[in-house]
Amino acid sequence: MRIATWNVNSIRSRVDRVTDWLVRSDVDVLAMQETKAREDQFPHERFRELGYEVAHHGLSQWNGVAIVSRVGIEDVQIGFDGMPGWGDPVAAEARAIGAVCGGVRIWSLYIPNGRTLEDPHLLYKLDWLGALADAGRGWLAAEPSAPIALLGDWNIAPFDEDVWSVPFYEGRTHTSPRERAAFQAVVDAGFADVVRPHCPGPGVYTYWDYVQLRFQKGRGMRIDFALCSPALAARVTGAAIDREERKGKGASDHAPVVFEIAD
DNA sequence: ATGGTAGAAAATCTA
Repeated sequence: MRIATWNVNSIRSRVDRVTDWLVRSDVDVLAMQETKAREDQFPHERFRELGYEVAHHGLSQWNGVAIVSRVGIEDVQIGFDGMPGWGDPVAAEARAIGAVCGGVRIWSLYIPNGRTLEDPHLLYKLDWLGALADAGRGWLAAEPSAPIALLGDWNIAPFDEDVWSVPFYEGRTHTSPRERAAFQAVVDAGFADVVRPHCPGPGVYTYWDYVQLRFQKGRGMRIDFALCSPALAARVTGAAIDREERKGKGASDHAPVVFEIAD
């Protein structure tokens, strides 16, 4: 089974590109982030006509997460227990959706950006990841052999080799010790990065800012990850980051990340 | 060259 995660940065502006890629890449399950669409705006039919079932959660023009699958979608969950909210009044955002696809519990996650190191949004980001680590630890405590995949845009570069320039990110989000510790806490809860062993750095990225020809200059970040529970990680046979999909007009600023598991 | 890119939606906000 082939599973992928991709921050599509607006599904409505990119549905042709996403569906073309999905078919061409022979992917069975795709977790998307930043659909930037309410439920009624999501192009469900474009996926259904290709044989994919859709589970989407979107509340406004911001955030939005989805899972599309051609191996079934069961037990859809919006958000996870303990997931923090944001805003005034504080409310849950559309940043997490889960479903069981082909026997695997898939989560499509859009971790808060953090904005700046002084912004309250950074504390939201850290809280959100802490709650995710707690939830994940709980799932594995209840069922140690559960096949679970935490897929998404984590908005954190865990290691120095994951950014094009360490000095550039000093004093900015995505590389700070607190963010890296929050990411590591999810790993320590029992979820391993299954892509890195197949796609070792340095210089291997999943995101390139649109500005200043960052992609053309090779100036990216690795911030999109597939973290798998022990039972699922043991089944992974390969992985790839499709940087070709970042090329050309109309590309998302993120590349799709794909991994394959033995049935 | 006094900005930088893209997408949402409706004047800025988010990334």
